Amino acid sequence: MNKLPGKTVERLSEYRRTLLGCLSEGRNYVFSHDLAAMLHITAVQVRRDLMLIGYSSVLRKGYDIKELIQTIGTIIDSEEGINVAIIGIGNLGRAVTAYFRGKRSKLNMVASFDNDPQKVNKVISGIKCFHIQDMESVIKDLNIKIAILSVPADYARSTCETIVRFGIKGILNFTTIALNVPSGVYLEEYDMITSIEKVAYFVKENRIK
Amino acid sequence: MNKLPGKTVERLSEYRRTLLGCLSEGRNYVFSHDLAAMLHITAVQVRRDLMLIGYSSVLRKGYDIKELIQTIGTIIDSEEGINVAIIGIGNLGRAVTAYFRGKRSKLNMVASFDNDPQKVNKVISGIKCFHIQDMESVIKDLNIKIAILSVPADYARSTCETIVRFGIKGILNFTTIALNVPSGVYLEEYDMITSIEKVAYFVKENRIK
DNA sequence: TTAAGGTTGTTAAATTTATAACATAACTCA
DNA sequence: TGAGTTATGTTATAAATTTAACAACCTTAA
Repeated sequence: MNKLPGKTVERLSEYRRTLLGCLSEGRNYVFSHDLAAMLHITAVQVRRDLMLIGYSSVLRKGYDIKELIQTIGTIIDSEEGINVAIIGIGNLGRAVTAYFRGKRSKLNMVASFDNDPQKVNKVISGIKCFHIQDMESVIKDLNIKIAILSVPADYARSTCETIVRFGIKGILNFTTIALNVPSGVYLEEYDMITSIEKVAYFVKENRIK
Repeated sequence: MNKLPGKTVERLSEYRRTLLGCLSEGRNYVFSHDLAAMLHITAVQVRRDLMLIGYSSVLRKGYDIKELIQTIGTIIDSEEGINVAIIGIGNLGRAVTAYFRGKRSKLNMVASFDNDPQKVNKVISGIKCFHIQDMESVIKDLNIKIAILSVPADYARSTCETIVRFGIKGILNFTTIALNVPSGVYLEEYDMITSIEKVAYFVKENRIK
């Protein structure tokens, strides 16, 4: 399978979550335009994404939800599962774990790291917190491949370098610092302030016209 | 000024924040390629964005940082400032306020809302928390135009409808529910789980090849 | 059974976004 | 001063992403 467009991957994740919701409501089939409506996108978008992952339904009575969920899984999950850690277990870190809670998936949140002695060696939001200094051994012992970075801005760059050295292959960066990583490591950045300023800009523009 | 591309608006926000950092380090001028390097993008990207907002520096010794910060402000800020509220002041809500703290800007975080009696009427992370039931009067009295939505998924849709009715013009949605809003209201969605699953996908793909 | 309707998969076109190319003009240093 | 260097603004090109168009084919209803 060729590497999919980033946007398609994002939507696949959303499709799956939406489909799981449908399933829990007792539905078994869903039309492309239904799924699209639930996500406020177009049916063409849905069909095109499914085409890209090679999924097609023989019948024209909608997609078999269970089957589609399973197919999406084979595309975006890795078979063995991937272990994830949160670095910096402040409010944001805890918020992320809350989103994870209850979702059984191939992504296992297995550790958090902090340098606050109040937190180290405690279980926070259901996850054991280790000291930042112990990252090397914990990352290796627990085979952690993905890190969610929610440390104070001043620590962002050095922490990033460190964890890459320890074998982290994917980073979701919530700090306001732009990071860079060697090739072979995937970096996704998200900046809340930017999002809010963007909203503010378009609110302003709407008002003017 | 024509409406700018969304991506350009995002970068302008990032430019400004980076430039403020430069300023605090005592720098006064910055080349397009310097700014680009700090954000790990290309110099062309920077120059093109500045072209779109009509900014140009006469001299070739870099951009005047103060001037550029000011110019970006005239583009993405609204003169009078905009008032913002957080709806649902759990871990995520507190994380957002932490990002805001200390940044003086045209965006004023003026209220939070929750339905937990433990929180209502208290000052949380420096912001007064009101009861969800009082949204109508508070939104109107405090002239709140933007809402950051971080309520439990089950409440997302109804809360969205409500606040739009009360005059909210921009929403940053952190819930995992896709919302829809009438035209005239700007909606920006961000889904953490999707981001993490995206990272996981590209980590998997990198490993295979 | 067959025609009508509706859903799908896929190619083609349009739009959005990023990158390259390059002429212009300030700066440098002899 | 003036040739060479370098940074800039802008047009042109390419890449990514979304939307449209449409033929194929299942379903349904008479």
